[in-house]
Amino acid sequence: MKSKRQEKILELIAQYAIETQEELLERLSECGIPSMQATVSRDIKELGIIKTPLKGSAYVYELP
Amino acid sequence: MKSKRQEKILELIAQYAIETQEELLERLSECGIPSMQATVSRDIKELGIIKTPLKGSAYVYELP
DNA sequence: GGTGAATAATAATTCAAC
DNA sequence: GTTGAATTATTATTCACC
Repeated sequence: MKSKRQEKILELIAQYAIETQEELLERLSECGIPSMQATVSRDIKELGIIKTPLKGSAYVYELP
Repeated sequence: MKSKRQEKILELIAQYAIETQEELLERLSECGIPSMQATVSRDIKELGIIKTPLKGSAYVYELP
């Protein structure tokens, strides 16, 4: 179910420093919401989630 | 030169709806600042530039 | 309209060189 | 420290299907 998954995605990126969609997939799976990379990519686009470069280190997904 | 290129990158993303790093490379080249994709990727990270999903349509690079 | 599987497109990193 | 060339990793899209 889309809305439930997207809700959880927002929770997860708020809670953890998620660096890739693969990592997000793992978290979702742990929450009992298995999904595919393509789906998560679409969700990210729909939710307006961005991948922000952190100073010097890595990238994290977050809301603007 | 790095600082000049990064300055121009900020100008370009403010002025145009740039959707990919390739597109940014073309713009830079037109401005007399030829560069490589790897370099632009590093600049984007350093400058904290993000790729924002626009509602329904494409993605654009911009400052947070 | 929503999804999975596969693919294409895009972007980040590595490595060598300067 | 900076860059180009190449590679790898990551992400967006396409296509078939439901």
